[in-house]
Amino acid sequence: MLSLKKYFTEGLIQFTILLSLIGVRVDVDTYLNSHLPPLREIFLGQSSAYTQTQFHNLRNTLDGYVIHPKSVDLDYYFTARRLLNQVRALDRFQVPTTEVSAWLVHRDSEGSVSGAQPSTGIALENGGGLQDGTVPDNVVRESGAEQGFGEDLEDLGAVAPPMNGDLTKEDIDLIDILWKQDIDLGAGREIFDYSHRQKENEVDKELSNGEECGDGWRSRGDDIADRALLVDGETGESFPVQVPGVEDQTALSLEECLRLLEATFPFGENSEFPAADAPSLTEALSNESGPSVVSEGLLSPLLTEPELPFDLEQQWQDLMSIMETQGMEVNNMATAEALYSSTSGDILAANYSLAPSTPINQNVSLHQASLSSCTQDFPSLFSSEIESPSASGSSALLQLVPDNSTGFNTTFGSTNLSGIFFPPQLNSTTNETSPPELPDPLGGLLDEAMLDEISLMDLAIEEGFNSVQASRLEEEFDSDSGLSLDSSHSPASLSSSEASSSSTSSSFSEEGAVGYNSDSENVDFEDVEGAVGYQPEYSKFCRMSYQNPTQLQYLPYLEHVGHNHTYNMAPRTLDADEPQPASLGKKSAKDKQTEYLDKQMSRDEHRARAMKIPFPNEKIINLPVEEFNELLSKYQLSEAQLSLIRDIRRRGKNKMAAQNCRKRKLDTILNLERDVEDLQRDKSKLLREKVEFLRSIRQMKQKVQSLYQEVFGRLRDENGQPYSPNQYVLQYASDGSVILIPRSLADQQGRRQERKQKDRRK
DNA sequence: CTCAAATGTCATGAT
DNA sequence: GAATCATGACATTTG
Repeated sequence: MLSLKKYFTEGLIQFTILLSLIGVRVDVDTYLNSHLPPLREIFLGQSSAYTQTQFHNLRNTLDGYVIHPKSVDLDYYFTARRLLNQVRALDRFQVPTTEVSAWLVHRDSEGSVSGAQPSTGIALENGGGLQDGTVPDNVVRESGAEQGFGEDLEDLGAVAPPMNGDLTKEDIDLIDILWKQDIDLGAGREIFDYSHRQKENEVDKELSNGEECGDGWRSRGDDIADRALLVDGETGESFPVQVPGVEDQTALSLEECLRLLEATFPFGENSEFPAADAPSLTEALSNESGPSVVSEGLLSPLLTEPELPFDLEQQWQDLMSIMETQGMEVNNMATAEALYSSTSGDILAANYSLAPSTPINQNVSLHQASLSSCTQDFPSLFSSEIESPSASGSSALLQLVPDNSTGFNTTFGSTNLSGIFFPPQLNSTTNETSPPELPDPLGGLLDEAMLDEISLMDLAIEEGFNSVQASRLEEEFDSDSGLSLDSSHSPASLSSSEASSSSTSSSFSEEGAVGYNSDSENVDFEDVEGAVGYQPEYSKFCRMSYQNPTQLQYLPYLEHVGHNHTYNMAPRTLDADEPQPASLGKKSAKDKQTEYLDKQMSRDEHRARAMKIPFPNEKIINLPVEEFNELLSKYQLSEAQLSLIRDIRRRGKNKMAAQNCRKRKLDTILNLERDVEDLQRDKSKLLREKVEFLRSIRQMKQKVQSLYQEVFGRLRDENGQPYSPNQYVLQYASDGSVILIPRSLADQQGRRQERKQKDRRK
């Protein structure tokens, strides 16, 4: 248990950081009655820390202990810390999964707060770009909305541990001491960490360019997790945000901290602050309106250009707008917990361990939750399209949509341009399901396609896709839901593990989703031996083929070799008839050899020897009929001997026949297995092609939609007023021209077409 | 000793 | 019709 004093000290530091985060530029010195050196320097220093939080700082406090800021070992500690930071910066991609989870929780909370449920009819009134909250991949970075929210969260998350009451003189003295310690080092943290931050910035820039969304995820996680820490402006030392409800953390609440903040700095009176009518932080947090929409402020592109000077006012407005519109329906504590749930004690507890591989159950669950929301959010494939046109000219589009409409559903008629691109069966469910709302003609299509994809997924999972491959397939769908259709990688694979994602990708794309042994292996066996299959069967086959006397019987020099294991009569008799001189002197050895050979002899050989058959069983069995008869005619044999010889020949031939038969049977089985593999490979290939087709279809849908909206939005009636998408719809005429017809008429036509299609099917 | 796989044997039908 | 082969069924051996 750390001392309360330490908490308080940290709280002060966090408090100052909070001030810097929200852009306070108040002359604190006056407030502090000139007890302290200008705190603004501290703030500004912290502000630089705010510009770009550094991932490795997250781990700085994950070492399992926190050095007290007043420790005499601080100097050594900071030096070691700096070096350690550099080392750790090397593995910045080994992001603890908790960070990803943190982002996910954040996303969920957003979803719950915003009420933006994944559905085909995502309300447009939420504002363009809102839907990206349901698509946690590449969309996030591109829209910048998530980023904005993340920063807002960050702002909130950087709130210092709340403190009861105003600053006392002791507090001020503490600040003074800390400040002097910082001054003693003589340099700001930027100097130490500049290279790190530069790397970080580069990575972030790359991410903001919409490259790897998976990295985007991580980076987001980093951001969030990072910003859950308060960073010493000079040392880079991170302090965990003191979150209420977390054990061993400060008990001061966010609300209290905010109150303190307000009490300390009356925002409304500061010229650098937003308008005076802006609600206070506490008011905003305690504002109890139901789950509502995330405001534009929340969605405003706060995508950080870390090097740029902050638009503090803008950020403040964003923060305020969030608080205004977000409408936390719980009390401040609960709100804070909801906001911080991912970045609070869980992360701290999880990540303070130095072992990143330590399994954290909560991480897994959170991750799963995010995935599910991701995969279940197929409609977001469609909804995300909203962003593409709206990114540039969203206003015009949004004008088309009444406030209470169901978004795009209102902008398309029943029979529409989509029919040009898509087979009628896909369009069959387009309308009639929701006639009053003038459904989105493409929505049905998409639903169909989504169902198709889902069924595809099920099929894939059922029939040989392993879960990873299936998830990858899922990712392909999901990744398409974003704006950048081709450059995205789902965070799912990346968040799981680098190795798995890479391996699965190769296995899926190159070998197909076949759950068998690697094809190359089988092919190799096939090529070499002509027998397909996995190792055990192959060994069987080898054994049989090598034993097969038929393959050796006409090779005299191999005769003995070929029959040593099965038909030892010939060598045995030869040995008996022509005893080798070398073995004469050693009777024991010879006896052993004889016993051994006796054991090696088959029953027929034993019988033949007992009946004193004058020629080897091998000859009896393998000689052609004519030669065999000749051989028999040379000897005067009893009836019993002749019968035995015939039986031996019969059994011997049948034995070989049985061996051949079994070999053939095995070959047949293996060939069938290979055929199955081939078919499965073909199937997976077709599945991949299908996915590709679906992707291209989706792209075309998006294009059609945007074109439709563009055209429709430009149409004006006689009075120069735009046509209402509720009443009119664009439709292709039979001659190929595009006409504007009343929606009711289009609905009728759509029904007729459906009937026709149903009749055709019947 | 038990068991499963491998192998051998027989009966039967086909060639 | 004999010889041979193929194969299912059963027996025996093997590991």
